[in-house]
Amino acid sequence: MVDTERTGLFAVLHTSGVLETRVESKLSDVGLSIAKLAALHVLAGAGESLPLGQLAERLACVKSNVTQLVDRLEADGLVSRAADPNDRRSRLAVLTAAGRKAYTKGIEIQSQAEKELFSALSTEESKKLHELLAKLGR
Amino acid sequence: MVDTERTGLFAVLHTSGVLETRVESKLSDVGLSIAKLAALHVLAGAGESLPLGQLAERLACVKSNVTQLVDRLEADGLVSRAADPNDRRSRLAVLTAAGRKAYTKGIEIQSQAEKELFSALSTEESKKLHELLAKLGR
DNA sequence: CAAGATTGATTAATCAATCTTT
DNA sequence: AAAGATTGATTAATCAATCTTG
Repeated sequence: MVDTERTGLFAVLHTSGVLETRVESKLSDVGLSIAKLAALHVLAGAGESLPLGQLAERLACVKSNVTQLVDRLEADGLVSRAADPNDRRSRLAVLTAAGRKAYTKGIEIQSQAEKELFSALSTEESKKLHELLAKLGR
Repeated sequence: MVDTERTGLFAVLHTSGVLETRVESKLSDVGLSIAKLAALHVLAGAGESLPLGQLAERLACVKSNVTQLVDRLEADGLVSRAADPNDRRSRLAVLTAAGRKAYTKGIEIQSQAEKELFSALSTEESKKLHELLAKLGR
């Protein structure tokens, strides 16, 4: 990272990359990633289980991505797949006990990291940033 | 993308993803990606050629990533590898004529897209955003 | 041995094609 | 045929290990 003068687009992309790398690095201490934590977060917030399609929708990504993400979470023992009683085409992603524990730890790490990162900005500035980003991304 | 209320960290990550997707989509019309355009940009700004290691440094990424990026650019005919006369361990990435042309087209698309995207913000707001991001990413 | 580049493995995302069930 | 999920291919990034040259 040599460049310090970046125009609009690359300023956003670059800062995002920096934050992502830092949070990712802390989460890796407990075997998590941002992608995995986000999936656990959605499941925890949906009462422990969801069909993969709905998980994809709430993660704002494509279904095939969720298939593979759940593969990895299942390999980690944090999520398991179960049959959907209502529709036999559908498979449920279910949070395991280990998954709940990992989620608690992960959320703690993430919010701590976020707090540290955003301590560079005042409350005012954070609000302003949020507002500008919302305007830009809509 | 259902969520509309995102806290600091995810606001940045999400907006970045949205911008990236939109620019990526336009660049794909001419067979380019942000990663490829960035590499062509560095090469064009360095007088057409650079050792792969230095390319990696200026792209702020790991060397093995550049090896594969240059593989793809070479397959596209936009860059070619050449021997470094000074050091036989080193390989130069050299911009081809097609690479120069693609770069010109790509930069045009990218700056047009950037202009459109950032038309959502006033000059003042863009400046403020840039300032806040710089503070956050240091 | 260290420096430069490559290879192989893994994570993450996409798209297109496929398979099963409705 | 359409919906839900999976598979296989590709892009992009990382890390660890390796090979070549200094």
